[in-house]
Amino acid sequence: MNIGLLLFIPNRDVENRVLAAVNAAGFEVTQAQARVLMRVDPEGTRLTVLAEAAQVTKQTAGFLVDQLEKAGYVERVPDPADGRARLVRVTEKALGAVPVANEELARIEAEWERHLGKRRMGQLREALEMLGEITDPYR
Amino acid sequence: MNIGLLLFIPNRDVENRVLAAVNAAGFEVTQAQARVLMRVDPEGTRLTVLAEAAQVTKQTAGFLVDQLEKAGYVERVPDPADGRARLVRVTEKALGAVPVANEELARIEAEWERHLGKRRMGQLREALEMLGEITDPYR
DNA sequence: TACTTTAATCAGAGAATCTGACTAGAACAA
DNA sequence: TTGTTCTAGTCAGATTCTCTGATTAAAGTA
Repeated sequence: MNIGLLLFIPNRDVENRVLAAVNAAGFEVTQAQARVLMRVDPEGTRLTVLAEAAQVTKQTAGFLVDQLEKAGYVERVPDPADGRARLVRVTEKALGAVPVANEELARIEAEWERHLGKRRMGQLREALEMLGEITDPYR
Repeated sequence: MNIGLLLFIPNRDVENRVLAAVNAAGFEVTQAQARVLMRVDPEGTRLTVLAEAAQVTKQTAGFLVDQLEKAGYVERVPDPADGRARLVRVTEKALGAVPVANEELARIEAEWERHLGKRRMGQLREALEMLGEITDPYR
């Protein structure tokens, strides 16, 4: 079985479950919106940075931020350091989703550790972190 | 760093590279088309099965198969076992893409093994295969 | 100051996806 | 055998996500 598919299957499972948990808690965001929202820094993040981190064009990021803004999950404030730029910031409303997502993630990790055993789970994480060094375009 | 993102990053790398290699070899397919094409069995596969395997609706799978058919990568033949159904089969033309994809996959795996070492690469594969047991909805 | 680059947006289009409704054939129960 | 129900696939229509290209305004630079 090819390594791409092996990575894809559990990844899809995590995405589906976390999104379902967040939606079930009353936060109506889509997967694409969540991918952007997830990358907004507590201090606020520029659109260009969000676009890079989420691997989409600025236009796409802008489109998704528009929707998140309309739904009240983020706000745009002027960037004091640069008159052209604006900082995207998460609102109080969106902060409520963070613990929901984290709890589901913790639940998934616990299930996986139960299935794999503590040792193999540690090896998995270690290997993935090392892979990030050569496959993550953002560092 | 959350486990979903850790899985996502190398997965995206594999998908991008394999698709780029296939495209560079002259096979003009999109990522979505490739995900369906990849799941067509040598004997032929029903649309409904493809849809399930690729995790999309029948309509979406049909739409993608239409495109693949127009481009000459698959054909639809009647299913002798069921008058309602048709079997989607890959054509000669599409078969040429298989070794291209496999070569790129082998290249990626070799690079990863060089970075992780043989032992850790083996552990990664083992852990992912075990995860498939609990996260793959198709078995 | 004039030129170049950068951050963001506007306009328009294409790709992928969905929900709902429908047709034809298969399976099954009476 | 005949009617009912289920299944495979398609049609129609809409939404969501994504892109390319052009534009505006502010920053940086020679």
